Amino acid sequence: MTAENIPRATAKRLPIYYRYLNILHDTGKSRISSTELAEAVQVDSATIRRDFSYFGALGKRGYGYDVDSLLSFFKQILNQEHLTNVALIGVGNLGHALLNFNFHKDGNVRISAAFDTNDAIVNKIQDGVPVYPITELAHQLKEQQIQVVILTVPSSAAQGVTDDAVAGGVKGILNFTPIRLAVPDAVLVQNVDLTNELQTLIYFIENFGK
Amino acid sequence: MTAENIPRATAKRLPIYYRYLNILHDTGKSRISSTELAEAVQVDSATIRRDFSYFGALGKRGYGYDVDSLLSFFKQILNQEHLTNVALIGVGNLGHALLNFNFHKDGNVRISAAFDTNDAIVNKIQDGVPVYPITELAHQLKEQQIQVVILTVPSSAAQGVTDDAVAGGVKGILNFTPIRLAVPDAVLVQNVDLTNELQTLIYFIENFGK
DNA sequence: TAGATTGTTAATCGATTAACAATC
DNA sequence: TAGATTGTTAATCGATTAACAATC
Repeated sequence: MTAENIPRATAKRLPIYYRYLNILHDTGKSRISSTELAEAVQVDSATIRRDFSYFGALGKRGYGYDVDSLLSFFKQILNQEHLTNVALIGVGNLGHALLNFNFHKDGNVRISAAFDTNDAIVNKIQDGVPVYPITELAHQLKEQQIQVVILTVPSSAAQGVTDDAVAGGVKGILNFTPIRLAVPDAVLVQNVDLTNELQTLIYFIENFGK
Repeated sequence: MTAENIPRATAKRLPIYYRYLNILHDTGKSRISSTELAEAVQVDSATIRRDFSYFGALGKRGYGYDVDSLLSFFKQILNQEHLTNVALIGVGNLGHALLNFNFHKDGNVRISAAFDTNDAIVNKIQDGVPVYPITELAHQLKEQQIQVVILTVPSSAAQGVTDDAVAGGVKGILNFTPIRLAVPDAVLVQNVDLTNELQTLIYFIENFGK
C-alpha cells in the first residue's frame, strides 16, 4: 500500500506496464492475464504478479486483470492526472532534441522552461519553450516551482549548474553528463550515460555474443 | 581472465572507471587507491577492488593502483585501440542530436552511416555522415560490416526496421524507442527509454524523497 | 619494521522465479 | 463443478559490502 515499500526494480517497471495498458485500452481489449502481459513487455509473469501485488489484490483469480481498472489504478499511482513541469538546462544538440522529444506525448511530463548561456537563444522561445539565462536558474526554479531538471550541459559546467539547481530547490536531476554529480541526500540523480551505454553494448557484443 | 565470467554489473562499470582513469592521467596523477577512486566515481571501494580482481591482481598492496598501467589495461579490455563503426537509424530530432553527440570524443565509437526514409536528406551528408535510404539497410550493414545500430525511429517503425537490421547481420541495438523489440537470441538489445527514466524519476521524487 | 592498501572471504541484501494452494 | 489464473511461499540467483589476512 505505502509507496515507501515498493522495491526500486518494481517502480522502474511501472511506466512500462502503464504504457502497455494504454495500448491495450486503445485496442479495445478489456482483460489481460499476467502470462499475456509477460509476453508483451518481456517481464516474467511471476514478476508481474509480484509487482502488482505490492499494490494489493488487483486481479481476479481464474480471470486475470481488468485492463480499465488496472489502467486507472496505475494512472493514480504514477500521478498521470496532472502534468509535471520540468526544466531543461543546456540547449545544445542533445538539449534541443529533448525539447522536441515531447515527453508529453503519452506521459505526464512537459518541459516548461529551458536555460542556457548562449545569448543568441536566451530570452527567446525555442520549440515553444522560453529560454532563460542560466544566471536566473535558481530564481526561476523557485518562482516556477520546478522540482525536476534535465541536465544537458557540457561536463565542465555540470557541477556548477547542479549547485545552482540545488539552491533553487530541485528534487530530481536527469543527468546526461558523464559527471557523477555531488548533491545533498535529498536530491535524486538519475544518470543517463549515452557513451557508457554504447560502450557497454559493444563490450558485451565483443566478449559474449549474448 | 576470460571475459565470459565477468558479471554484468561489473562490465557496466568498466567504462566509468576507464573514463575517470583518463582524467587522472591527464591531470598527471600516477597513482590511485580504491578509496580515492570510490570517492570520485561513487562506487564502494570494495566493489571497485572486487571488479578489478576479476581481471587479476592489478594493484600493489600498501600502494594502490598505477594509473598508467591500469589505463592501458582497460584500454585493451574495452577495445579502445580501434574505432567501432555504428549506424544510426532514424534521423529525426533525437537521431540528429546523436549524430552530433560525437561518441567519438573520448570513446571508441563513430557513427559512420545513417538511414532514413526522408527524401530531403537521403543520399546526402548530414553532420559528416552519409544518409542512406532505409530500404538499403540490410545491404549496407553487410557491405560496411556494421554490427551495432542506434535505433531512433518512430515506435511504429521499430520492429520492422529491427527485422531488416537483423537480416543485415546486426549484433547489438541501442534502442531509443519504447518498443520491446523481438530479436533472435544472438542479438543484444540495450533499451534507453527516456520517457521511462523521467517518469520513474518523478515517481521516486513524489513517493520517497530519496 | 610500521603503515597502508590490496585481494578475498563470508555475510547480507535485493530481485527473480518456480511452484502451488487459494479462489474466482 | 471444472478450468483458469491469481497471489504468495520458498528457493535461487546475482550483486554489494564489511571485515581482515596477506603482503607490498
